[in-house]
Amino acid sequence: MEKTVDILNAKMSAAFEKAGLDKSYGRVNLSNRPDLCEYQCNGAMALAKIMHKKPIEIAESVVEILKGEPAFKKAEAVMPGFINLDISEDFLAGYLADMDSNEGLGLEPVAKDGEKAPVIIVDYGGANVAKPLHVGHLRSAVIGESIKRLGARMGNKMIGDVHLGDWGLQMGLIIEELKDRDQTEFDLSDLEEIYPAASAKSKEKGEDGKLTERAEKFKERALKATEKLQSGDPECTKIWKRIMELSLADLKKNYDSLNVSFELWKGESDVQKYIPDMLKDFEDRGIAYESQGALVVDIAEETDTKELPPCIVRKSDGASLYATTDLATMVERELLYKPDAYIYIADQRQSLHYTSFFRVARKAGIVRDDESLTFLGFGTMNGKDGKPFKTREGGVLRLSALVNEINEKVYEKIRENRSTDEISDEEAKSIAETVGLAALKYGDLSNQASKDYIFDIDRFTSFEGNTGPYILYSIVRISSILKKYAEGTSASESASVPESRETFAAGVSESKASKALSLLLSRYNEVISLAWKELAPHKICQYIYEISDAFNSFYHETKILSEEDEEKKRSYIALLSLTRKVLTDCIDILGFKAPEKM
RNA sequence: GAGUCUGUAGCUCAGCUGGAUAGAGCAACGGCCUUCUAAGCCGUGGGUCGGGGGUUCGAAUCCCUUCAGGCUCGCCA
Repeated sequence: MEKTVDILNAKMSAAFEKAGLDKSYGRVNLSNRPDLCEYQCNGAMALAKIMHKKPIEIAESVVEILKGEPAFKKAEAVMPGFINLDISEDFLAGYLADMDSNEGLGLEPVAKDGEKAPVIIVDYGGANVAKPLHVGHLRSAVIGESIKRLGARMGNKMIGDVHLGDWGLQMGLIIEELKDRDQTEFDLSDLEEIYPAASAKSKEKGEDGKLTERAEKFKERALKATEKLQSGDPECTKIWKRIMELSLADLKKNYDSLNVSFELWKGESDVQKYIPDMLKDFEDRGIAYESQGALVVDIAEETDTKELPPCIVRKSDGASLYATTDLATMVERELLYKPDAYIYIADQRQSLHYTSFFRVARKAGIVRDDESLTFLGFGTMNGKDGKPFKTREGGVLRLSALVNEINEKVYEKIRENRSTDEISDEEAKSIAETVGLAALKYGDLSNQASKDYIFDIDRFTSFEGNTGPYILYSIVRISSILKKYAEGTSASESASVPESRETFAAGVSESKASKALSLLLSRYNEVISLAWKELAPHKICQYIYEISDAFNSFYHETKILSEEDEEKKRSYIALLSLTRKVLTDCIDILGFKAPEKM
């Protein structure tokens, strides 16, 4: 379906043209003065400058032409030259009816009928094997999942890849630690203890601040073990496989609890085989050259505001590094999936790495010129003190611990509000998980991804105001009404007949609150498209907050089930049903769900 | 030092492709539950949009400058 704002634009542009004006000035925007009008056009003022005419006269001439246009209830010219618009209830009711009967709520997919859906790879997660997920992994998972779902909703074929760190030093550390302990068998809980111990051992520092001799030696052995693993040593590979098996199962469980999933569980180890040929090719074609013993690619461009260092693709000791693996991964993805675009989601601080790696990929022709490479960098998650989030003891907080803490607080809150008669203990725990996840994700996603944000558990779990639980609460209230309505209606009556313009009409024009809600619902298409274009889930959060707010106002001033006029009642129900559809669709994009009751 | 991002109410954040009186939430204060979930609704107070210039009929928004803070700056990921 065409976006409402585009429909209005077209009508306004036509009116400008008819008035003998440049139609490109007939652009309609959402009003910034909702007390005066719903939509506005400011083109007359810009045009007045060029035409040396009074803006109000231009506006008036356009308004004259708009008279009789059924989409507008009001079109008026006001000083100094604004054109203020209100949409007609009839138009709005028709639009909502179309949305309601449209399977995708009228969202315009990126690919037209018959066209192939673009294939987009989303690289997020960034989990490391054998290391537990910690809060640093939260944003990538939450934002990435939401971007992936948003893209899919827009009709793209999205492929999410967790891109595991499964080939690094941590493997060598574990292998050597196992040797020291003379241990061959181990399970997950062993692993959870072994890695931190080994890591600490390799970083042990003496009083002079330098690594102790013991640490040096241990690290050296670990490096050697890593090297052995990478060259296919059977003993090391056996241990590696066992680590992978245990760790992957655990990671999947953790991501599951966040409602985050990946199409691909590929890792650095999967792409090692592409590296030698890729680097040889770089050298043969003169793209890469040796510098201080390392193999590098120049990436500087004339337009740079700052001199960029070359990108190192092979260390002087012959080993590969971050950029190498990322490039090789891209080689494999081109081979296997032929994507049209890539989106990488990682900490903002890695932006330099991504610009440099993207440039190498382009320079080497790993990707086609028309493939887009996007880096979505997110800011740091800070504690209430504005400093990076830590446990009270100052350590790294495990993601699972954070999730548990939130669920616990939500559970307490449920108990404060609902007795055991209303909600059983088992049920309360399950609701707490659903609501807790919404609190966590909404808290993160409602901020602009690129900015740092303050993660305040107390605020997110306080459940007042602009929070995930507030959104869920609104949905639950609607569900409760719809359920009661269905119970009071016979099966034949409630059989889903597509709602018509007439059905919506009464609800839309009922009150200011219902009109406001209807206007918001009609913007669904526009908001989702914009959020995708800008990769901005926070715009969806803002949108559903406004909808929830509008719904709650409507709810308070309108008796729905006790309405005696059956036609009106049906109209309210249609409006609520559509509201729920839109809200549910949006939170699904954000990556969480609403419970039945709360 | 260079690059880059940020600075909006006491706190947490929107708004930034220029428009009318800068918006929310929290916190504070005052109302609203025998009626569809009060995790809610309605209302009050609270701001030289870091400072200073400029462009414009019009600037939180664009340009310049300055202050403060974060982050990054070839062999970690």
